[in-house]
Amino acid sequence: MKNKPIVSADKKMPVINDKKSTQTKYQKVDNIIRQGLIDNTWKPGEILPSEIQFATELNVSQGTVRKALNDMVAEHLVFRQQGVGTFVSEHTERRSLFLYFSIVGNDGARILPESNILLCEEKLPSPLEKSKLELIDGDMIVRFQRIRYFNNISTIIETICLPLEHFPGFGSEMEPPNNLFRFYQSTYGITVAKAEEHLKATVASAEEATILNIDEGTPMLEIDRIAKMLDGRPVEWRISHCDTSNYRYVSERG
Amino acid sequence: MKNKPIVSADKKMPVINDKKSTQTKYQKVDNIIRQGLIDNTWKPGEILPSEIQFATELNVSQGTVRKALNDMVAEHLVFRQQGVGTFVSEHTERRSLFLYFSIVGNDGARILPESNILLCEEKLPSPLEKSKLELIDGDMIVRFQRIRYFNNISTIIETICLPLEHFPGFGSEMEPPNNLFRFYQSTYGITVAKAEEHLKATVASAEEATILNIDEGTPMLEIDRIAKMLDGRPVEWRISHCDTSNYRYVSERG
DNA sequence: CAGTGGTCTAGACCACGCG
DNA sequence: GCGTGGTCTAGACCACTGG
Repeated sequence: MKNKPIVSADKKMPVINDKKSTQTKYQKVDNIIRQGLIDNTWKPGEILPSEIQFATELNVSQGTVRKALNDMVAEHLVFRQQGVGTFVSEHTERRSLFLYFSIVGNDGARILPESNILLCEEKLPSPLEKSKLELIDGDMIVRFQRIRYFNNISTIIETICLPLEHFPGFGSEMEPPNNLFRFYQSTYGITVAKAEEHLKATVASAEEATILNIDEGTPMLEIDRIAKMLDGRPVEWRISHCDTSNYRYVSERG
Repeated sequence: MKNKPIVSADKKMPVINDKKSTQTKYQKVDNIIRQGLIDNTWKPGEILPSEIQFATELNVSQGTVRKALNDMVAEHLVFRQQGVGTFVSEHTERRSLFLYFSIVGNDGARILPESNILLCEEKLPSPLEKSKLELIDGDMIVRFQRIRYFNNISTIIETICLPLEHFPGFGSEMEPPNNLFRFYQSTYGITVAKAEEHLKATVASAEEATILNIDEGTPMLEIDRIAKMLDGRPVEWRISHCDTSNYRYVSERG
């Protein structure tokens, strides 16, 4: 028995060929595969069934499966390799670097900075945190701060806020590693699939100035980011204050 | 004679069915249609030939044309409307607002700010301007500044630099309007297709503080942007300094 | 009604990676 | 050599728009 069934045995086989639906077939196929990613039927790095397997199991043509899979490629949820197969995307160093980290050197070089945790605590959320993470009454959070270094020079201070529900025991067992998204994925089975960033200019507070060894009042770039899971629910709120003397934030448009 | 020929009569019919090419057929079809956009065979807002017309004229199947066109939809170069046809994208208010303008109110509202030109002159480029716009010796530029207002409150100072070659007589005949990209397109036949933005935090200079009626030293968001034409050549360099007290820059990731 | 793009199918052939 | 995804074709049917 080599192959996993496409849908778990305890769920009834999805019916694709019912008429009178607003969804197209490829959208239904997309949703079925997407659900498999959400419930970890196929884990990051693993290979998916081939187009032909999906097509025969779901009673659609190969072209319909292909359209669904290619749509998911466009969202970076999976990637495909000719002659090999279709794989679930992972939060590797490279992916985090190019998809979710926008700070580059003035020379254009992309480096993932090292980091150093300052404090980490489980708390009740502030009203703002509760709203940002769409929590309900009684939900707890994990909040921590870290400094990030480019070539051993402290450049960014981050305040990160997670819903404790999804990260039981976070930070108490071991120091959270540098690449958090990969850690969320490998340890908690949570994949960050999208993020929205809001940028403002601000100035370094006395505390920040001390920590980063810069002058109080130095202009700082503030990045306020909500990261969302595969199902669209928010899973991390992060505020980064970045000294952009030697670094800049890049964004492609169009 | 209702229909334009797909390629100009003075050019030889493109050969799609030559073997031994690294390009696929749909890439060749894409390039042919793309070239039609570059040389204004079809102008912004106009309808393109139907899939079937392209397919018969270029001796490929309808599906191949469809793939080429859908790839161009993904780049926002054209848009399609079921039952009607395929159209060349325009720099309308809405497109500029959602594709090339990233500043939104703290309440999330998107408004295109009004603007007011300060000065406009034709000059020889500085070395930096020459390099940013990839100019060659002797090329002239147009450089101008403007203030931008949200609800009559001055918020952004922009310095804009254009290669004079592409914008003959710019600013001398009439005041450049608020929506510059639409103006480039309608008056000079130049479509901005892509842009790369680099952000830093800075502080308001004495001059900026006076103009924007804020305190000297107020933190400002600096947006350094190169806009590129359909063929990828740079066509505008813009530096915006934005007071982000009441506004912020937004960016989607993933 | 005719024409458009959107969906779906079936099948052929190719390019690639791997055993 | 085999199985994978990538390209390409041909044709059917649908949904939508406009005259």
